[in-house]
Parts: sequence; structure tokens; C-alpha cells
Amino acid sequence: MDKHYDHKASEEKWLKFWDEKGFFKADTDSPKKPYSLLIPPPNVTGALHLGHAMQHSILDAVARFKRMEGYDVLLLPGVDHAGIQFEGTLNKQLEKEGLSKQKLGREEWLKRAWKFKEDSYNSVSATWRVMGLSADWSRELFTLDPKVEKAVFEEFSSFWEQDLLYKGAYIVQWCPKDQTAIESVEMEYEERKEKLYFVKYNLAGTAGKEFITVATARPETIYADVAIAVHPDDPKYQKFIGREARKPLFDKNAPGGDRVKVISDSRVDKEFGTGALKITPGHDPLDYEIGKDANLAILHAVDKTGRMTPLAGDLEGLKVSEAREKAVEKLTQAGALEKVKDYTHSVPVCERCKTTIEPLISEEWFVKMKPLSEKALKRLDEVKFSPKNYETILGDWIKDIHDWCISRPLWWGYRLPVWYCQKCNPSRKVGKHLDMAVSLNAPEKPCQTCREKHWVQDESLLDTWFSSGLWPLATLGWPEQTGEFKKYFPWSFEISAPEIKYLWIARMIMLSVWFTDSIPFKNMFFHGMIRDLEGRKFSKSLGNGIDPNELRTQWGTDATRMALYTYSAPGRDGRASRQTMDERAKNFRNFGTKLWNIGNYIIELKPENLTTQDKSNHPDDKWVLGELDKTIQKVTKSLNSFDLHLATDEIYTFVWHTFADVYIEKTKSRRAEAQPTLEYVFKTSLELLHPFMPFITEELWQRLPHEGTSISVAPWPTKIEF
RNA sequence: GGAACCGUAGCUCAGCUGGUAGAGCGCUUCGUUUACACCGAAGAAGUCAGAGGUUCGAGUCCUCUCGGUUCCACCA
Repeated sequence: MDKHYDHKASEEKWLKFWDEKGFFKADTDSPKKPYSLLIPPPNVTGALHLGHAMQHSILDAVARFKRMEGYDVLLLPGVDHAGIQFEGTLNKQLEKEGLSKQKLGREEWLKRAWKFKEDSYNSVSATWRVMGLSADWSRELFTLDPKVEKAVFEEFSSFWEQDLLYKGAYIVQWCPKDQTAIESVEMEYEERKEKLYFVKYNLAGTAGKEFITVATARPETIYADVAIAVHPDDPKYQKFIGREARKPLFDKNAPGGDRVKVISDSRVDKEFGTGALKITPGHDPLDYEIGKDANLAILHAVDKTGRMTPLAGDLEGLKVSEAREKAVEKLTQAGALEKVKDYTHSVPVCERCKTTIEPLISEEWFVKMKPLSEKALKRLDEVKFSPKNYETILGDWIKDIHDWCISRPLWWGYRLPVWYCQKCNPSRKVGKHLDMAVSLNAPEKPCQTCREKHWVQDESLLDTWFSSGLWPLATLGWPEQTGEFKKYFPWSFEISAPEIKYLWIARMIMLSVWFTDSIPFKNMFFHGMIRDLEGRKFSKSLGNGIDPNELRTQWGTDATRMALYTYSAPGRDGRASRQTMDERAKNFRNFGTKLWNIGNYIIELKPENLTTQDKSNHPDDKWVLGELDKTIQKVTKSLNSFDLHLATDEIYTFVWHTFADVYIEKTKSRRAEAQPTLEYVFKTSLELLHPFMPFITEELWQRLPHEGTSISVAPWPTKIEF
């Protein structure tokens, strides 16, 4: 044996061996009990990062453990098309080349998109394999594969038939840069120092004598005002309720001209500003609510690109920030600006591009979530969460569910399978089944109203989570009751980063319970987030990321995996730098060398004149077997509770500090007698270590006397059998 | 405003249902005798954020305070 373990050669050798032997293929016909693990599909938007490496190492350890325990293990890999994020990343690339979506056009753009997808996918796939993931590659899926498309269509059409879909005016958080509606979970708030403008509205018919003053941070939206609201109990404004006021900024084409009504509504805060609130239902969620209840018109002063609409008169076409300055000038000139105060508040911005969100009314598709939420809540306690408190966290969110906006103006992903009759339904209204159809391709049947075929498809795409929310079902061939669906569903184990607990985990639970009357997974593991030493997220812009491939190349895959398990306590965030990762990986690289040298001692330096393979009754032998037995029990227990950080620590301490430092040292004076015990304890230790360090354990196990073809399918040690 | 999590050795972190403080890296001293210097032996280092409480006994349970992080809601 060489002095040092050559991790690179060993990894290549065993990857090839495992692949050829097909140990990791799940078998629906196997009499073994199933254990299924679903890999959260990484986005095809770039290379895997350290968080992925940890997540996948955890999955693989559990999979390997269960396989050794004798289960028919399915570890299913896949990748996600990640609509918005994908387009964002690709468009940034195109920008550098001086290109854009618009310049390329849909067809050319899609060609680039598929190329980009291939590149990202290849990087992800390569990393997966070299990390030693014992996945069933024959079942690998992409969220845009036909198998998934079928399931997604079933999801959509069944929602349609159950009357859970609707389209209509809805207040939507609109990102002007990404040109898309985003969800509240995709928004961030930024503290901004802005101004609060106190604007006087003249009461109609008083010719500049009576005024009502409102405080607003967005004077440019005055054009879209439809009312002023005051609290019904506010004594200051009793006399104004029911009267009309004149907008200091208005467009002659606006409904009602410059007139807005003063109404009362208890949702107005008497203490804020002047206690009078201008109502702009087109641009503010609260105003929208108040406006809806008071039956007020919805006007837009800002459009979806973040520019002023014709309603803003000569400000049309200006960006919001420019329009605000102009509006303030005009108000000053008109003597309508009473005062300006400094005002610090948090402004909603897009999580991805940090652009200020425009709350707008937009025509979007929604799923009514209440029925799904109610059904899911009854079954939530069947999922075993790690850490436990996530059951409450998710339960609270599902209880307060709001309808799910599922349409996105994107090009990358699933088009809504909705067709309108161009002739009978040119405005694409929803609700009349006769001049609409839900179909994957252009409907064969004619429109039932005009008996002709003028079908046009809805332009929008489905939200990415509409497909990934169905991942536990789609990957197993649902809606068909396939053999694999029957055997592997619900999944035994799922894992996720906590940041997508609502977007993804809660949705999977609701969708699964709705469509199959079953929870999607029995064990749900949330790992923590690895951050940098200052506690910040890893991000490309900060450049603080750590490349798992560099760690792997330098220290070996086994060592990198072990380093990651030290961060794997459920729900605990960790801090890391390249240096701290190196320190940990180095320690486990050294541990690998230790194993290698133990192997050298036991295998290569084996005494030649061995007389017996019988066990001895020497107290040291009994002692080490007792310690080994304790270790077996502890490691098994920790693995069953998914405490991998404890399991790795236990087996590490036993091998290094009990077996090597103490026991092996003592055997040197009675080497021949101890040989059987040495071999047994070492082989068993390797088996306990295999889920975490698959390569070196296979390498050494193969050199020891053993039964079977691979440690990866050797029986998991349960008790001392010696 | 509501909620959760965290605060343990210089650094990064473990410590399950309460019972004499742990690991890795780093540091000090010694060791190159026949598995291993990617090693071995010995060692220094913490009033477990602070204050109360429950208990025979609390890092571990309860309350409060301080500090840090995150999530949810609202922000005219």
C-alpha cells in the first residue's frame, strides 16, 4: 500500500464500479421494502454551491444507510427550469453581449435558453456524480420533460374542472424590471429615506376656501386618485364626509375629471399624517381594498414598465422617480403643497433585481387555495419534521393562505394550457366554457359558440412552483397509478433549505394531499443555511461563495462530505469561510489517512504464521467489541433521527481514539491472537462509516476478508456477530 | 407590531428527555522505537450573554433583561 491514500484514483475507480454494477437502481419488482428519497431539483442556472453539496451529502448518507439496512432505495435526481431566476440569469448574460430578449425574439431566445440549460445541467450533473451520490440515474428528470408536463396539465385541468381557477382584476406586486408579477414571498423591504408630501385638495364648490390635506409619499399617483378616505370617527373630518374635493393634479380624460369623493373607512389610521388618506386603488393594496368595498373605479397612473400612463397628462412616459419630481413642482406652483417632511419607511423591492415594486392591478390567473389549505391542515401532523417546530411554522402559513398567483409573463417554462376563441372571446374573458378550452395543444374541437376554430393560446406561463410543487407526484408518473408511484409514494424522506419552506414545501404538501389524499413525504428535514463569517448569505455579487469542487479536489470527496456533515444539524445555520472549510476538510483528510494506515497495519502487516481465526477471550478484545457495540447502537440511532453530525462524530471518535489510539497499540505485543478481532472491528467500522465516506471505505473493505461484492450493499451492522 | 431561532475555549461549532463542561483548527511542551509526523504523548484555555426562579442538583426547564439573526404583517 502506498504511504498516502490517493483519493482521486479511488473515487474514479469506485464510481465506475458502482455504476457498472447498478447497485443504485431502484427496483419496483424487488421484494424489499421501499425507501424513497427525493432530491430537491436544483435550478439549472449555474453550478452547485456549498449548500447543495451539504444537502446532497445528507441525502446520500441516508440513502446509503437505508440501502445497507436492506431497503429497496430510490434516490431520485432531477433539475428545475426555474422560470424567473433562469430568465434573470440568462438575460444578464445576454446584456453583456449587447443582446436582449426583445432583440433576439422568442425563437432565437429559446435556442439560447436551451443551450444555457444544457451547460448548467452538465455542471450540476458532473458535480452530483463526483460527490458520490448513489442516485438512480435512469430515473433522472427535468421539470420540462414530457412526464412532468403530463402531470402539470392534469393539475391545471383538474383545478379548472373543480372551479378553483379564476382570472380577474387583482392587486399584484409588479416588478417593472423583470416584467412580472411576483409574490409577497419574493419581495424584500428596503429602508429608504424619502419625503412625505402634504397635499391640499380644495373642497368642490368652496373656491379655494376649504381644504382637506392628505399626506402621501407618492404624489405622482394623484392622477389615479378616486377618493379621499377619513376615519368615520375622526371629528376633524366629519363635515367633509360625502362631499367632493378637487384633485390638484388631474387628467381631463379621467373618469370624473378632477373630482374625488370624501368617504369614510375605519381602516384609515387617524394618527398617521393628517388622518386623511388619498385612495388610489390602482397602486396600493389598502386603497384597492377600500376602493373595492366602496365600488370605486381603478385608475392607473403608472404602467407595467414603471412609466407614467396617458392619465398623467404631460408627465406621460416619464419614470416614476422623474414623474415624482415634476409632480412636486406642479403642486408647488399650484400652491397645493402645504409642507414636506422627511420620512423613513421600508419600500418593497424585488428580491432578485432590487427594483422598487409597483403595486398594480393586473389580469392574472389564480388558484383558490382555501380548500387545499383546509384539507392539508388536517394531515399536516403526519409529516415528521426536523426540527419539530417547522410543523407549527408551516401550519400557521397554510392557515393564513392567500390565493396563489400562477401566471407569469415569461418565455421559459410551461405556457398556460388555455385557449380562447379569438372570434367569440377576443378580450379573453374567463368563465364561459363555451368559447374557451383547456388543452395542451390547440383544441381539435371547434368553439361551441361559433362552431369554428379560432383558437389562440394564453400568452402567460405557469409559475415555476406550479410544476415543482407537483414534483413528488410527477416524478413517479402520476396521474397514472404506475408501479413506481404505488411503491415509492409517499416519499420516505425529503430535504430542503428553510428559505423555500412556503414556496415549495407547503405547496407540495397542499397539492399532494389535494390530489392523492396523502402527504407527499413522511420525513421532512430542514437543514440550516451556511453563511459567511459575517453571517451574510453567500451570493455572487458579494463573491463570498465557496466552491465545493475546489474543496473536493484538494481534500477529497470523503473529507469534503465529512466536513459538511459537521454543519448538518437540523435547522441550524452555520458560518464558514474557505479557511474554516479547509480546516475541517483537512481534519477529515487526515482521518482518511488514519484509516488508510490502520488498513496498512491490519492488512499488509498481517502476521504470516496465523494459527487460528477463532476469537480470543482476551479482556482487551472483549473490551473493544463492547465499545464497538455501543458505537453501532449510537450511530444507528443518530442516523435514524437524521442527526448526521452526531453519527459522524461517534464513529470518528471510536475509530481514531478508541480503536486506533488504545486498542491497536495494545495488540502489538500479541499481534497474531488479536488479528481476527482487528479485522472484524475494522470491517464493521468501515461499514458504519460508509454512508458518510463512501470511497475510502469501499477501497479498504474490498481489501479485507469480506462477503459480497460491495460495501454499499453490505448488511448494516446491528450487533456484534463475532 | 406578531413569531421563531441563536448568544458555550482565540476561531468554527457539538452537547438527546437536567447529574462533575466537549470536538476540530489554533496554541504550549515532549517524542522521529517496528501502521501512521496528513502521527503519538502530555498540557494551557470557558463564572456555558446577564439576572432571577423551579430542583438535592441547570449549559440543559421557566421568567425577565441585553445582544445578534431570520420569518410574517403593516407602513398613505
